Amino acid sequence: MVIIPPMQRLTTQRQAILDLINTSNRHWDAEEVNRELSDRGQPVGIATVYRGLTALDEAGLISSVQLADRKRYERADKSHHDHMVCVECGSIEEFSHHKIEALQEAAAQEKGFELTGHQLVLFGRCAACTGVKK
Amino acid sequence: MVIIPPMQRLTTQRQAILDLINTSNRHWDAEEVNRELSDRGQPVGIATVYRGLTALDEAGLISSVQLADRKRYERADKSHHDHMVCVECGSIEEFSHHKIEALQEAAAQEKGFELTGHQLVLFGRCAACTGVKK
DNA sequence: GGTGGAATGATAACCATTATCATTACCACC
DNA sequence: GGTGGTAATGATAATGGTTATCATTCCACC
Repeated sequence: MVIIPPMQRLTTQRQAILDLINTSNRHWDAEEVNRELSDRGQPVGIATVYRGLTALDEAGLISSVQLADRKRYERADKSHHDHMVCVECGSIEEFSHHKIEALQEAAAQEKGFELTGHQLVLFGRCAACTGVKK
Repeated sequence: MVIIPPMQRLTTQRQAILDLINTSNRHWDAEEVNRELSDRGQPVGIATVYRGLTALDEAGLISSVQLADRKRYERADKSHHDHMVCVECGSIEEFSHHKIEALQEAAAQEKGFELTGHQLVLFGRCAACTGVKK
């Protein structure tokens, strides 16, 4: 239902968003991008940030993950991976397992499903948090 | 941050919610439960539905999946499974693959992660929708 | 240098969910 | 069977992330 017009121009604002994400290893949500760009002296309106993120994602220039409440964005120039989220501190780690991917494809075929994407998130306690557990 | 008090009483309203979900194979969201119970002549306030669903889920009497925007609930008396969502018609199919589960555990251990849960959703086109594709 | 479509940004609206709070239901115990 | 305390209800307001609106600005191209 949501209409996402294809990106026609890589404007200054979108370039700023793209640079921010490309030069970091973090997972950003819209609000964080908005605040960080303000801090860096090139403020971009929150609505523009949302549209920019969606457009850049659509264009394949960045990639996204839906994590619980908010959607987060990260660099696209890495190999495919999934995410582990620490339920204690909220940190996000990445992992990839080609066998899991292959099995997903198999499971889909079994059901006559034409797979277009997937989302796998593991929840748990990260190494740091299990270490300092009281 | 969200405080979920343990369920102390299985009230009439919660019993109604539980019965509705237990006697169906569907995945319900709060609004649907609210509407269906109204239609059946035993209306339950929307806030109560939300609280009831959360409490029943906490108590393990039903189970839940976070699908994109809304959270959905289903019977708990089945073996563990994950979900495939048709991006065309929205239908939800279930599948399970014990090897995928095992590999998830392996991936977590590799990172020193203490796994507490996971969520795997496959997106694609279901058999029916690929069949009638124009 | 004018014109039309794309993008911006401030702000309002949306929508699923949660909080508030007065009222009601239920339980334990006298 | 009354009574006090706690849980649950339900109408409604509030929250919070995201999207829509719309006047304005930007940019490519004739």
